[in-house]
Parts: sequence; structure tokens; C-alpha cells
Amino acid sequence: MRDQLREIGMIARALDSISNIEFKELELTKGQYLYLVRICEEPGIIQEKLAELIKVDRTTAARAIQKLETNGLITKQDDPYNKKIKRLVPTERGKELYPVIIREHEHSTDVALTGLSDQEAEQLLRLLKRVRHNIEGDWDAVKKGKKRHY
Amino acid sequence: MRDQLREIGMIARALDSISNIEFKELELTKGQYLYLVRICEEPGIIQEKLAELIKVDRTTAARAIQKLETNGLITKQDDPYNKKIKRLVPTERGKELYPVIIREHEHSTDVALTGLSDQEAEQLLRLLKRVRHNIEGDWDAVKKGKKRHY
DNA sequence: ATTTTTTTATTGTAAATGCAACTAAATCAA
DNA sequence: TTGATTTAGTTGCATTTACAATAAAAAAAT
Repeated sequence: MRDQLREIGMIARALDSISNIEFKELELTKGQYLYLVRICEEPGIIQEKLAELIKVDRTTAARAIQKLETNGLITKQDDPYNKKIKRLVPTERGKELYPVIIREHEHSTDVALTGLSDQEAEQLLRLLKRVRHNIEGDWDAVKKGKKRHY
Repeated sequence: MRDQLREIGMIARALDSISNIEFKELELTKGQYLYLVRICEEPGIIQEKLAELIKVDRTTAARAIQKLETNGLITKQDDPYNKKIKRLVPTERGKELYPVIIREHEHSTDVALTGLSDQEAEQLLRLLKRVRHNIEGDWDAVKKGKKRHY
């Protein structure tokens, strides 16, 4: 049975759930860790790109980012050459949370990959990257109102 | 880099997003397809097991299922031997939607697995099942308030 | 140079999500 | 058998999520 996508859904929900519970200690509310790690890893990224990167709705990202700013974890900086965009940059406090988030993530990865050989883990990653690449186009298109026909 | 879990997150969000948009035509609101397919495949399943199966919060499942009932897609049937549980069963209308949901899901699977050989697709499935199995325990434990330490 | 289209960001509104707290039935323990 | 614990389900409430609509800057087209 071709249950790959169901498995992916289950894994993703379970892990997101775990992370959200664990990060409540850091005063991060639902989903925020997702945005914060990416902003730390790519400071200066803009909202639109970030939403695209993690595959969430633009408006959802907008509000999550808004809240990160309100809570003093990131700032929105005006670009000197482009008045439209706002560059997202972590604050000191934001930067401090980064290693904590990564540690949790590494632990979850350890748990997830338990019993897999290095070759299997690598193979899994390669295959997942291809799958992700395969669906990106559809996500983009459907989000923009295009109809898939099947 | 051990980015397996990030890839899984991206894929899951993208596909869920696509499905939610596409199923609006069927008057299914966000997430409902998840529950309905499972109830069709395992009629008589109870709410608690369903939440466990798809890895969502019990209360979220409760409300989604409530809504499916309100909309006439499933019914909650009393069990003759156990007054506490309610068996979930699809209505005729619910059953009619099943093949439509599956068709969409098959299409997404086709897109997702494009370019993968049969062997690769099977290997991916095997690995994902192991990963899912690996994290299930943690999800359960964390949900019940247990602290992971890392 | 002006109009059109695309990109980026925001807000209103409606709905889903999920923690906390609660009830009641079932199971387990003494 | 009684009492404690676990299982199953529900509801209040605060928050997140996401579609629709809007605005404004930038880029592309004429």
C-alpha cells in the first residue's frame, strides 16, 4: 500500500505536538519555534520567503512573526533599498533560544532515527528531499488558486 | 545534515494545505478529511482510538468528529456492552465522499513519488513506518505530561 | 512615462486547535 | 464490595490558523 503520505502526516503531527508542548517552557506558543529557528539560521529573511520555506500560509506566518516581535524575540528591520520588505532578525533573547530549540530537535531526530543505519538515515533524507521537491510546485499552484485535475 | 524531520514537516504542511483547499468543494472544512477516511476504513472505531491513530489532540478530534456528525457524514452509535464509548460509523453521504478523498490522495501520492523507482518508494515507506513507530512512544508520553530529558 | 502586474505585508472575520478542568463509566486493587 | 485509577467523552476559553480583501511598493509591459 502506498501509505507514505499518511506516515508523513502522522510523524509530522506527533513531532509538532511534542515540540509545542516542550517549548511552552520557553514561552514559545504554538508554531513559533518553526519561524524562530529559520530566522536565526537565515537572518534578514523576509516574511514571504519564510512562509514559502516552511510551507505555511502567508497570513499565518505574518501573525506568528508579529507575535515573535511583540515578545521581543525578533525585530523587523526596514531595508534601505526596498521600502516594501521587512528583514527579520533575531534579538539577543531570540538567539539565546536557538540552541535550546536545536537540542530538542536533535533529540527528536535521535529518537526518530533509532535503529536506522547511517546509510538508511541518509537514504531517507535523500528520498524525502525528492518528495518535498516534487510537491512544492503543486503547493504553490494550489495556494494561488490553480486547480489540479485528477 | 540530519534534516529528515524538517523535510517531513514541510511535506506534511504542504500536502495538508493542498487537501484542505481541494476538499472545500466537498464542504469539508479543515482537517475533516483525515477523520472521515479513517472512519470509513475502520467503521466502529471510537474517538479516542481515532485521535491516537492520526496523532491529534483528543479534544481536537472530539470537535472535528462532532462537526462531521452535525454535517451528516458520520453517526455516533452507542455500544450495547459499553455505555461509555461511541462507535463512529459513516453515513451514506459520508461513504460517498470516501472515493473522492482517496482519489485526491492517490494523485498527491503520484506527484510526491514522481521519479522514485518502485524499490525507492517501498524503501521510503518502510523507513517512514519505522520512524513513526520510533516516535509514537514519545508522543504518547509527552501528551500525558511526561518530561523527556535531553 | 504611464499603466498593468506582481510582490510584500496587513487586517477582518470565521473557524480550528489544544490546554485545563470536568463528568461518568469501566477496570483495577485492596 | 468498596475505593482508587484509568479510560472515554465533553465543554470553557484563549490562541492559532487561514481565506478574503486591502494597500502600497516594486517590477514589468506598453
